[in-house]
Amino acid sequence: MSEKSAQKRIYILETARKVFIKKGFKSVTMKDIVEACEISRGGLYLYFSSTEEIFMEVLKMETEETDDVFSGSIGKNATPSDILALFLKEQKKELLGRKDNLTMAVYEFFFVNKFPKKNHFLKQQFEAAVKIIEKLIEAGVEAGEFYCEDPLGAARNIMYVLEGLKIASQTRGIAEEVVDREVLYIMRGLVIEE
Amino acid sequence: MSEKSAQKRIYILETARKVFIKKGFKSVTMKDIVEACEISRGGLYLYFSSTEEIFMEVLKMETEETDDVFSGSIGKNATPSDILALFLKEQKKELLGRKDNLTMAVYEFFFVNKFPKKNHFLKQQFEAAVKIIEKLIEAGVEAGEFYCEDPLGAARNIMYVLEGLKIASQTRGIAEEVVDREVLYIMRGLVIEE
Amino acid sequence: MSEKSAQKRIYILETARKVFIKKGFKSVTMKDIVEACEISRGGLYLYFSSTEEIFMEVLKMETEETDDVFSGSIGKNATPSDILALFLKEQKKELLGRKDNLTMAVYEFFFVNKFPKKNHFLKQQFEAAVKIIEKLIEAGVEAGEFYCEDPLGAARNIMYVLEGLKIASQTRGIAEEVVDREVLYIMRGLVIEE
Amino acid sequence: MSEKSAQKRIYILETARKVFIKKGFKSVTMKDIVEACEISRGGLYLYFSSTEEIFMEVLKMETEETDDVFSGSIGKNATPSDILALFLKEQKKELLGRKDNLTMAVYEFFFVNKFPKKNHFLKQQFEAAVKIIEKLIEAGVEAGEFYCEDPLGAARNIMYVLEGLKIASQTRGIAEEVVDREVLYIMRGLVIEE
DNA sequence: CATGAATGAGAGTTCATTCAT
DNA sequence: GATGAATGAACTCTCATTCAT
Repeated sequence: MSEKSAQKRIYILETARKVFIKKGFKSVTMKDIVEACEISRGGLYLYFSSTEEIFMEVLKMETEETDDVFSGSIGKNATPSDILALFLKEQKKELLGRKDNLTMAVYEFFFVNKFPKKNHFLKQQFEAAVKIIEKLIEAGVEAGEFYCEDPLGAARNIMYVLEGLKIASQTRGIAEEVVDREVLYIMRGLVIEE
Repeated sequence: MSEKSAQKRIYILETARKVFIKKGFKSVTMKDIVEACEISRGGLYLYFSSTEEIFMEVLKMETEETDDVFSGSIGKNATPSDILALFLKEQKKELLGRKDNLTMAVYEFFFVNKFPKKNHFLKQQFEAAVKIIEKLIEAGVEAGEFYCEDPLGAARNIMYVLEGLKIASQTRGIAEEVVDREVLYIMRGLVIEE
Repeated sequence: MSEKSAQKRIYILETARKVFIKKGFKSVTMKDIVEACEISRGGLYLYFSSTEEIFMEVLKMETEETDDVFSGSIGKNATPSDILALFLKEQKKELLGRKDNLTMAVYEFFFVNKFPKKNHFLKQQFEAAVKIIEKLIEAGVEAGEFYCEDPLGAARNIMYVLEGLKIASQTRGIAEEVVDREVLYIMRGLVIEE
Repeated sequence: MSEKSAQKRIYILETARKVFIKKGFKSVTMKDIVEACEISRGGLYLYFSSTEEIFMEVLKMETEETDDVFSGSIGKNATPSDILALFLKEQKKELLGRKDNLTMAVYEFFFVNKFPKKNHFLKQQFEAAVKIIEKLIEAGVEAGEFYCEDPLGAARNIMYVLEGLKIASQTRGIAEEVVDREVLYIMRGLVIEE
């Protein structure tokens, strides 16, 4: 039983996730989720009791799954510059697939639900990414690939630009060239020209 | 009569603006606005017939008022570097006053209302700002204040960072130091050190 | 002043009449009439205070105008059979112009407003028409044109058929042939064949 | 479950029917029906979503039930004249029970809802009844009970008179004598006097 | 556990009616 | 007289939430 209901729980979260991707957070109703899951109205309440709760669980799943964005896709002999390029390529894919991510739902959710500033989920995600990029740049500098006087500053700059592109993509749509242009601008600021 | 009702119209828009600032776009109901304005249910419909309509009007007012952000506040003998610094200071003020702007409402609004990509309101605003900053940087270069090989790229980078900071501010809150840090990073990339 | 307002009164009634023709009685609102008349909301209330009142006045006008259906259009030497034929032709015209009469509005009105049975407006109209047709038939019998043992019964039968055709026309629409067929059937029952 | 809700459905339709009989079609609101049924506001929407829909379903029930007006109530050895008399008696009962039928609601409904003329519900009902009466008259003629040169015409005449009486009954009310008089007139025109 | 019927609160919208100008 | 802004009642419809089965 516990096994079965655990699976149903996952099923609901995965289905709800699609709904949040499509409609953001605020406009999603319990009814929307019930209908998408094709379960009974009362049934949903056995597992969750509000869209907030469901969304937080969806987010939890999301985080667990995506933790290893970097670690997974890197070949043995990749240079820091390769890795950064790969990361940016990954980001680009997400940016352009406007309809396939939770971005806007997440923003909406954290706009309504004023969480404690310290240890904020979004903050932690952001800081973690910054840290990784920073290390990457430092490694690049050491390897003689990059020139950068302020790796932390550069890392932050990159992340804010990505966040700016993200919201732009969600609210006005952006063309591939636009992303390429920004990625190029970033890389040019780092890579040592010969 | 027309005079009075024009004033009431403005009054409604200003009051509604506050509601949008507080609650974003999606969760605002006609009832919210009616109550904020302290007018009758039917009364509001005399002027507007949906939150969409009201929001677009609020936006129109907003745009008209803020058109001259630059022109208004610049002294005669300001150098490009001064003007840019002033602009960034202005942006900082907006970023930190999380509660006093429509940012999130605008994002929500344009997330639901899929407008034509060409001539998109947000795109136009963005492009316009980019253009101004570009000119500014070019002027700075000519004046020997700035060093920049790609003024357009730099301008875009600045705007995306600002947009990233904006959404960060709305969804997790940001400290003053964070903004300062980014502004500094931007300026350091431009200004010629002696 | 009184002159002017009398004219406005007439104007309102005539305009309202068109509205009743189009929408029946029940679904007509004060707003509908105000808009059709292009006068102010409050203005209408200076003259009338409900759709009931307006409708009754419209009906009064109607009756005054149409009293002389018979008297007006009859030539000197018309035989009873001619007159009856003319009357039926007139009725046919009205029946087919489904959109141009108050029939349905009248029915709706008298369905809601339960008037005293005696001296009922519709009853009086009906009885009056019956009487005229009866006289006509009697005259036709005397003139050797018609054969009829029960002129009153025949007159009533004619009127009920006409009423049946009227409601049929309003609710399902009827073709010209249908009316012709019924008129023919009636005339054949009366006229002496040679 | 389905059993229970099917019963509730019927219950709603029967209750709504009474409301339509009382108020016609146009003035009936969902609220009226909710209150008559003593169910919750939202409850009704589980079954039907507009008065139109409810009315059409009521009409459907009505038709199914009344299909066998003739077949049911006829004894083995009834003559055509008996059957016609029975039919007219039945109609008389309906005509006089002004409060107990949907007549006016049906007229209102089909006045607002302009249906395709071909295959119109009211037309079909009318034509069907005409056909039956025609057959009856033909049978009567063959049996030597009736004299009639145009059975179809006579049948139509009867039906239009009945329709005229119906609307008269709904809008001004008619006395029993009036109906009797018309029935008598009709029968006298058919039956062969000895 | 699961279902889905049922409830009632609440948002949207329209109009009759009033009233200050 | 005439206007039209303003009000509030009434209706439509949707959903979160509960509960008997």
